[in-house]
Amino acid sequence: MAQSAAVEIASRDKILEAAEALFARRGFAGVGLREVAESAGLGKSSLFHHFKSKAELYAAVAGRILDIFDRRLTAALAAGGDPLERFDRWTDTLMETFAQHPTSARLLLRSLFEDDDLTGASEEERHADATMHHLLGSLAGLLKEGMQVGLFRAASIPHTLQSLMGLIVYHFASGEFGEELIGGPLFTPTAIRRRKEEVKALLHSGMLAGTGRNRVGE
Amino acid sequence: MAQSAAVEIASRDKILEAAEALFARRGFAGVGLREVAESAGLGKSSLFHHFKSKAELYAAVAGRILDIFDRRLTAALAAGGDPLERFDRWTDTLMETFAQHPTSARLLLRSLFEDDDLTGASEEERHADATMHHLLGSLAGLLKEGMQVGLFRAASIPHTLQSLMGLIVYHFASGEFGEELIGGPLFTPTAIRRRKEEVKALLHSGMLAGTGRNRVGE
DNA sequence: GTCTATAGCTAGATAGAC
DNA sequence: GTCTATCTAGCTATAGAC
Repeated sequence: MAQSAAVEIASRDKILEAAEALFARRGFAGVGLREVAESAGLGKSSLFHHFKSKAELYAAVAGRILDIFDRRLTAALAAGGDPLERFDRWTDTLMETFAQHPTSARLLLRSLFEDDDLTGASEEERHADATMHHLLGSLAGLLKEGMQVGLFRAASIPHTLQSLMGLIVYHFASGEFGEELIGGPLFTPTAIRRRKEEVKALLHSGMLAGTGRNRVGE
Repeated sequence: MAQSAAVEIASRDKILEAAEALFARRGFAGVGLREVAESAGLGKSSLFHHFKSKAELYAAVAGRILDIFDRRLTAALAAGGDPLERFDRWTDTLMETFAQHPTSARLLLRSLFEDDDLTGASEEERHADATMHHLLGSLAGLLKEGMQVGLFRAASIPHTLQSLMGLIVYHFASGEFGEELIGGPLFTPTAIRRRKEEVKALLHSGMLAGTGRNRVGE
């Protein structure tokens, strides 16, 4: 019994990994289940034993990624420090997790655009939605706390969340376009370190030259 | 002759407009040419008289949007002022143009992710690529100038371009997700004004509270 | 320049053997 | 739990009448 459960989990994970790579690269509609099945080493019909439909498979892929991020980011916030320390650790952890899962940024960004295919009806989709809400809610709470104690400039929290999504998720989802613009890979340790520095400098100090207040590393 | 040319242009534009709305909403693979044709008031086969293939139609849609942005943004830079004034006008113009063409942000962001379907072989694709390069090149030149005269903090120009894409394009491409997060529409005049203020404040001053240096409106 | 008809193929999903 | 076979429907693209 334990063995047959283990086998099922292994097959499920193979499907999820194959589907994640393909969905990230070509989106929901651009991927056929035949291709997913072949990439996972199974016949196409076997997918329907594990997932009721293509939409549920997609939601399961997105949900698995969101679970990873939620776990990592929740841990980053729990490690303590003042709001600025926790915020910087939050952005660093987000970028490190994208580095460890290079397809995830693109899949998450794409999943925001595929509402037409994802109706929100299945359990997998509701779980993914709830995880995303928890993740953004934690960050929103941190921003609010930082503004209340006077560490962060007063700003719209939803707009700040949008800005952070754009600054971080978009960059790691930008693929060939981003690599051509940056002039090198996005996911090497050096590239990650550089993006962290650039994002931190922009978030701390903005773009304008000044007296050196809020310089990175202080 | 002039009349038949005018008729052809009218049909072409109807196709392009229908295709833009559909491609923005569901992406290259998610849209069928039958649907585009019906939405444009034509039979499916008539599309192939105007465009050799689906990929060329997609590239023509993206190219038309990029032409609009390139024209508007080039004019914004030409209006003069110091680098900071020109930069602020550039970001304002970008957001205003997204407001005037609400489907364009999503289509442009998606087009960065659909390299698999767009091989870069056709004339339309090369034109779109060249326009994008011109557009980013102009902004890069402005950033460089601003850093050289000491108005902008020294930073990686490619990373700054990526950050601006994320801050602005992502926000207006975020659709239902962004509307739920912001708690209202993204494209009303009020919402546009608010996003301009939030982006400007972040770009000028960063997120940290301080002495009031670089406050918006100064 | 638009149409009907159709070729050739692939899609998601189901039935049922093993 | 995986397979083969099959269903229905959709797809891009072409041929050729008008």
